[in-house]
Amino acid sequence: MAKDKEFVSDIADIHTNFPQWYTDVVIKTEMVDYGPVKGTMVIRPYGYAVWENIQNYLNKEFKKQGVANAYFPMFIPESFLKREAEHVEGFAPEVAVVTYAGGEDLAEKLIVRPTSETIICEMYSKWIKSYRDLPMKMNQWCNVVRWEKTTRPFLRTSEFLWQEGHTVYDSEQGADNDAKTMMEVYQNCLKNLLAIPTLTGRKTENEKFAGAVATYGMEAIMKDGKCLQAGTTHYLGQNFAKASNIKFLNKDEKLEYGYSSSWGVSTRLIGALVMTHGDERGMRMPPNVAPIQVVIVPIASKAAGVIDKCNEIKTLLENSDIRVKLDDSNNTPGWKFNEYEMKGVPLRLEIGPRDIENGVATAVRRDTHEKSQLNLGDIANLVANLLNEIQSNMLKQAEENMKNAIVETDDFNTMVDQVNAGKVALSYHCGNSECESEIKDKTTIKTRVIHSLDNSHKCIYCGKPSAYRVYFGKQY
RNA sequence: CGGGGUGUAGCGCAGUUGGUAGCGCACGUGAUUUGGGAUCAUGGGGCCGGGGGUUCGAGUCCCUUCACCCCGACCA
Repeated sequence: MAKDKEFVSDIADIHTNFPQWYTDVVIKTEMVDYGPVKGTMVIRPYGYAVWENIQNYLNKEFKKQGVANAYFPMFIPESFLKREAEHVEGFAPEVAVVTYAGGEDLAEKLIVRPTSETIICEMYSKWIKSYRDLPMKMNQWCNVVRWEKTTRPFLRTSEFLWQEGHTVYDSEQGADNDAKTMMEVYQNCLKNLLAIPTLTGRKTENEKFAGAVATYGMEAIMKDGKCLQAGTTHYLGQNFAKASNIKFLNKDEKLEYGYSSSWGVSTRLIGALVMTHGDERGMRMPPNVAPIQVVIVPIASKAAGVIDKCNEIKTLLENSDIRVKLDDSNNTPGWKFNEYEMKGVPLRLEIGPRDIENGVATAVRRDTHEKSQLNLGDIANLVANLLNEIQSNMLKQAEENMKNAIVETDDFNTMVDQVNAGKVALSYHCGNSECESEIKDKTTIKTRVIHSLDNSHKCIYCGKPSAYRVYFGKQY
């Protein structure tokens, strides 16, 4: 108890210093460490396993959508980036550029990709000749580099891992629908796998991707009320097709520019996971994405039969496709309890002489700290059921947190006060770009995503007729 | 990029007026332990962030540079 408190203070207090708490948790759980170059991170096995689970989920979903994985080079000729005016303007400040290689200055500078629209479209323009080639849908898992001034592990790093899907259609509707469909895929991934509820919708003109016609965003609300853009999909119209000369012969035998879309989620999702579910003891992993779903802690491990029984249970669970770790190290049980709670393992099984005598394992849930005795005769089913319950309970808790964080208001000052107090405001706005910029300049509060089109009210700031209801919030 | 802070063992820190480096945890070995961060014994580990200066002598004083953290502004 006294020692327990001492341990908890090992990570910063989640209620009074959320940012420090976050950094402590991602480092101490061994998900990540700092790289030697500013703003870079090393994703350690425990963090990478989370990423692999996200990849496995999304790869299945992408394939259902007819998207194939491919890989494109990380070096992009500088001239490519300049082909789309808005795009280069948006990314120029944060690109890393290679000017020297092979012992000499390069004739043309090479951009280290901050995103791959330009190079992928360049290749697509070679491959797309006819409407019969469309839609063309590819995805790549890769790293990208954006030289950010302020960095934080997973949330914003100079280099990060992501997937970027790029599709070309023969119609505006096809490409726009693709962007909308992929947003649903993402939203389901967060909900079903990561137990993170999100607000989704179109981004305002001010907030859309550099070079896009429309950007759809997915916002997760963190425990401190700040928003995190968890993923975006873009309808790019013919902007990039024109820039890269993607032309196809349509059914009427006329040459037409293609309509493209792109979409991505990144290792930022791991940060979202931490800031959505963590608590004063550290991380809480939703079972579906947890690298370790069950940890078995032997009690009095040298007593006759204990380790054997632990191994037996481990095998039973593994045969039911449960990710399980048996910690038979020399550390004391108390140390292990705290260690795996910090790491967020959803379920702990304690197995000692007393349990074996009674034919049970003592189970402790990470989400509720609830203790129960599970009959060893049916252990795999009982554990699977508990894991399901934990998953849905964590989603429920996160949904409640999100609901509680949203305030509907038509009053500007109330909106500002509420957002500054850690809420997300749902308000009416005129849709005017300058009006939105003024709000941002004045308050640093930005729009997140559009909730719904609605012209029945007045703009919260300028008083002109509303165009839509939109979420306002502070962001990571 | 502005404001503030910190760099000494893997981590957390101490180091007095300048005198050549210490504590706790962690780690290695052996034993005893095990139901909420064990105990004893014993051992290894340091270019005091980097560079330059002052000095007989610098972890300590001065200059400079780099990195990281926090609070803003900008972006996934």
